Amino acid sequence: MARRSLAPNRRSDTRERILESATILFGTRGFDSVSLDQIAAEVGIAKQSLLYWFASKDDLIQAVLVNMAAELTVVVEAAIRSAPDMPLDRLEAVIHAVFRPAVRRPALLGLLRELSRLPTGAAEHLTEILNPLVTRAGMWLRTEMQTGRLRQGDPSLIIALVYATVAGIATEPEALRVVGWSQDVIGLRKLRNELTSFLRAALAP
Amino acid sequence: MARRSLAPNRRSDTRERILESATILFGTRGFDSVSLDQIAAEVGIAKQSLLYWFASKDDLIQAVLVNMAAELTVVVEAAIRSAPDMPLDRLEAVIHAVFRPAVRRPALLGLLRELSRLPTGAAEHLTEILNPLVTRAGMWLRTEMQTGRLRQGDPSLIIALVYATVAGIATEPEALRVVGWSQDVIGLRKLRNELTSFLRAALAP
DNA sequence: ACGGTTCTCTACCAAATGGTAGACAATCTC
DNA sequence: GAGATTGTCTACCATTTGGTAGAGAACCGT
Repeated sequence: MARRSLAPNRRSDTRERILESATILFGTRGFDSVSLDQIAAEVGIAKQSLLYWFASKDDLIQAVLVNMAAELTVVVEAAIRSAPDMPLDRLEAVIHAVFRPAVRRPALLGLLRELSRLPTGAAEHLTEILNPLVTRAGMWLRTEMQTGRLRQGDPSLIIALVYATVAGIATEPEALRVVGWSQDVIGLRKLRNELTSFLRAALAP
Repeated sequence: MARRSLAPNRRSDTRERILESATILFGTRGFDSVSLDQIAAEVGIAKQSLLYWFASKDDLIQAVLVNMAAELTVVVEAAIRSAPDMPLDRLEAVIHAVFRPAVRRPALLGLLRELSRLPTGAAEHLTEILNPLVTRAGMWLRTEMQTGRLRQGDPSLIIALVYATVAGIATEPEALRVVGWSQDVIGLRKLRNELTSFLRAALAP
């Protein structure tokens, strides 16, 4: 039985490997549809090794979610900081930054979608993490609307709409397949361009 | 043991009741997260009675999906037929028609989202059912773009984007909760209005 | 050298899950 | 009224699932 090569000990990256595999599997298939055995098999360890790092499945789910939220926050904030001042250009910069990882790795946004499946209250922690980002975005939208650089509207609902559009398009390859989209480099660029002009048009004053 | 009241026999509506409960549960929680026992309990029958009407869980899933596709097609086509000729007004009419049932009963669109979770090929049947609707919409968009009554763009991707926006907003109450949306009548109308102006702006020439 | 810590494993377990076998009652057909 | 049909049920079953108990190997500090 092929031993896990050598040196089981000290400074193992097992935890990270588990988190990565769990993110992909949970994000694409859903929490309940993925068993600990499957994750362990994907990582190449025994389930009990997994349970050594995460005391329970719920623990693992929480860790994956926190991880995802942090990662997403970092990407978005970096994109915002280095983006031009005009709101529509800034939006485009964020989409550029988020889009490739999002489409190539639908798990990230897929996890966000999975939140609605969690038992009530289990996502509390997450919303706390993401709230600063959301409220900042809301304030930003409001001022840009006042200065007339964005179409008028309810900032909160606009955020929800933009999120729904981006997340939906990134996490539902099936829907794109139905309309005959091809998941290659050209298709990806075309999709991104279409998405940005769609959102630009939707938000332009 | 409280008998199921009386008359177990002849012209039972059990099948319909199962389909209804299964639609709601599958659509909101996902196929794998809902057991046959849960559905049976919801309907108020034994699991084996359920398996009398649907030979297996896969059978039930297929039936639920076909049902949903048919229902959705009917609603959309009726809305289109009775809608005004201007494309943006027509879009608004369709949204009006779909929106209330969609938000009050996220299961319908949730099922559509679930398609991407099904094993490859299991959704083939479904895409066949929905394809006529999609291709008709594509042709319509194309001509309206040519006559200049809609913004130029790739019709297929526009369809995907509109779908992603509507489905996303209807199936993710959690995301709306994060931005502080209230799920009452007023909130519902506000959301619908915001959605229509969002899409109007996104598609206007 | 050696006791404690870290990490991974094998061996189980109780509960839940999808599904089978078949009894039994109400109804329909003749 | 007799027999077939229809619909619901109880009793099981094999598998999968999340999780526990505890052994044992590699490494650490002393």
